[in-house]
Amino acid sequence: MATESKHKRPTIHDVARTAGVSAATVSKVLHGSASVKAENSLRVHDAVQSLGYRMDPLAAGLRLEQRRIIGAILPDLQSPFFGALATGLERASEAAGFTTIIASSRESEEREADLVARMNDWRVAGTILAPVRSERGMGAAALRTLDMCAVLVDRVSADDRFDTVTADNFEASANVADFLLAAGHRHILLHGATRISKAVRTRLDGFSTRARALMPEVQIDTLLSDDDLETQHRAIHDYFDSRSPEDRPTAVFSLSQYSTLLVLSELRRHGIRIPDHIALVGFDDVDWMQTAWPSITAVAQPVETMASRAIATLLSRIEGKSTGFSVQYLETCDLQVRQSAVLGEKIPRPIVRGR
Amino acid sequence: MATESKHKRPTIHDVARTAGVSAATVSKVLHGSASVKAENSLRVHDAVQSLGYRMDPLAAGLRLEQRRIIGAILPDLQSPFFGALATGLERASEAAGFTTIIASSRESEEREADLVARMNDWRVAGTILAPVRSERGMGAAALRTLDMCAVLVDRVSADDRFDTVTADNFEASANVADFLLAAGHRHILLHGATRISKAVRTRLDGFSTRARALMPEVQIDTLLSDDDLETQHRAIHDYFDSRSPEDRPTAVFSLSQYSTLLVLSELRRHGIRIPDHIALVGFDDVDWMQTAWPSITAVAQPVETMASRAIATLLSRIEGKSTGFSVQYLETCDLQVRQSAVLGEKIPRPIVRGR
DNA sequence: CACAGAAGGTAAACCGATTTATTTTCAGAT
DNA sequence: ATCTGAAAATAAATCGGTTTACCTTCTGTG
Repeated sequence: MATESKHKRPTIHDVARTAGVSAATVSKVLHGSASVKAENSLRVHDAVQSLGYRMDPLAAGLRLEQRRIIGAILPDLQSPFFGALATGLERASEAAGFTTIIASSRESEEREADLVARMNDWRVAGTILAPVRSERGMGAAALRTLDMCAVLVDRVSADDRFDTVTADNFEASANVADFLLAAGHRHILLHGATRISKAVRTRLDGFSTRARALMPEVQIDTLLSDDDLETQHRAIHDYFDSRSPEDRPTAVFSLSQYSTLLVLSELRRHGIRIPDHIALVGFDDVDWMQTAWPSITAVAQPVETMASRAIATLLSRIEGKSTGFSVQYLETCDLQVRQSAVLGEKIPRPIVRGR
Repeated sequence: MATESKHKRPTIHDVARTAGVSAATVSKVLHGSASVKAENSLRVHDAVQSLGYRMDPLAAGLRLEQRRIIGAILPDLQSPFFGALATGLERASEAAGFTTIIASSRESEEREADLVARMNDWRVAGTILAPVRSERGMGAAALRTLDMCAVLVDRVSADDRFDTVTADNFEASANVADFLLAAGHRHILLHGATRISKAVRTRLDGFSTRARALMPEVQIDTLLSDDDLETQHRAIHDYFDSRSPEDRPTAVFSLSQYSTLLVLSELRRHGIRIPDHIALVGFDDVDWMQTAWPSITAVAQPVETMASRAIATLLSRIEGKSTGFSVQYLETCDLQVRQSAVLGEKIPRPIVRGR
């Protein structure tokens, strides 16, 4: 157990003294250097055991150019997506022997830039940045200025300086277009809310491009707003209020989780039933969507994959074994078809008996 | 801007050289010591400006017994509650000039204990621990053994060694009992799922105690399970399947967010309508609950308050200005009454927010 | 047997700050 | 002009490791 009663943590010198060798030797043993006699190695290990020695990771990093730390800056920690991403990043970098420092920019660009500088102060080996806005935001600019090693995630498109990892928003949205057009929809509303980020724009673009290519006469309405909650509610309200039932879209594609929630709420207020009157597909899948009534069709992003990819990419940059060119990874999404976009009982569901 | 082209971060010695003073003087200036001539102070500030100097927080902490870091260990980062808690903790400790290191134990006690040891390696000034299980878990034990400064949050009751901060689970649940009994319910199901933690037990206890005190003849069924998803679904299914409609409870109080989701799903599968056939109240309020149909009545925990309280308590411990006794803070919750627990149209039907 | 070369070990420098102990400066009193 | 004590400045020690440069031993070979 070796429970020292008072705060005196044993240092590497204590271990050295106990083992009867020098601190340098202890350091070698602990790092698995070959040039140590088996006997001494053993004595060091014994000393470590009996003293309960643990290395101070900060002191250890002091002399090095960079420390075994990876910084992660995310726009928020409350949404399930970034929560899951944080967990994934932590797991992956820990597996590689790095400590992760997670910080939230709370959707503020200033804070984002400040956090980048702070990560630099900590001399992190590398940074994962999920920008508030895009690869042209203040955080990425700070990364560039400070010449830091980083990977950009989620709300970005290709960048010539940093590797990027995103869900394949374009393709996934194009697939939603395929799906909705095949289901016979010819008038579709695209809705984006709260934060019109790079990702949202790409989704919009992916859907429109494919839909127009497939069927030029399709009518696509677009409703984007970056305002406060009340304004957004009203925007949707006005949209539906201002048109007769025949002139209404038969499907909505909401471009983010939050947007889905908003649309759902407003459709209900108008008494427009899903999926009878209108179909709903959302981007980003969350646990409540499969339990909701009706359950919500949604594009699921491969968060875990994105996290591992981001860390792997960052690590290979850190170790310098990458090409000079930056790479853009697009991870494939999965469309979870559920009741909200299916008429009749085409999809077998245990949850029957509507009202 | 002072953009040095190459990686050479300026050190305090560079600043000293530029300003023509010693490193010790620079350190004094930067810490606002009085005994520095105004002129030198100015030159130092100029040098800091022109070199773009930023202190290395790790090197700065090396000499001190403890560093200006606060560690936070949470059971998961994906749930909205802990996500919000993480954000709040980060904000509060940052305001006090501490860096926060957030780590997730991923519901594993072993990992929790390991993370505590790791926080100790980092020589954090203090630790916020939301245990996987309770104050008797492995994490708390490790904190005790290492004689660390810590505050326990959320899944705990009183402890004689550490201060604790929790929502007032007992009182909030008692209020739910008041509410449901007043609404005429005499047969109520209490459901807990996934992780039967300290908090869940307290909620159970709070409800039962109050309900029995108020009305001894009330029938309270309890369904708790800690198993995998499939088993839990089946447990609820069997419960409802095994009893005739007259023998069914008229209300369900689900003791956690996840439990609410499960119950909701199973009730729908059985065609039991909310709130006509059965009322539903959940513990823990999440954004989808106010948009769901019907919207879900839920106990909202004051996450932000809990976070600030936890940090404030920890800081006063760190600065040693606390009594020798440990304190238990119970934060008041708020019952958000919505459609799922209201018969008729007592609650205005459209989902209006703000206004 | 002498000697080159490898293997094993260590003292000391170093990382970037803070803090202590000491020295220098300078104003005011004698 | 000299002395005193406070104020200001600094050299050096320190924190806990890593790394370098150098010193001892061995080992094997000509």
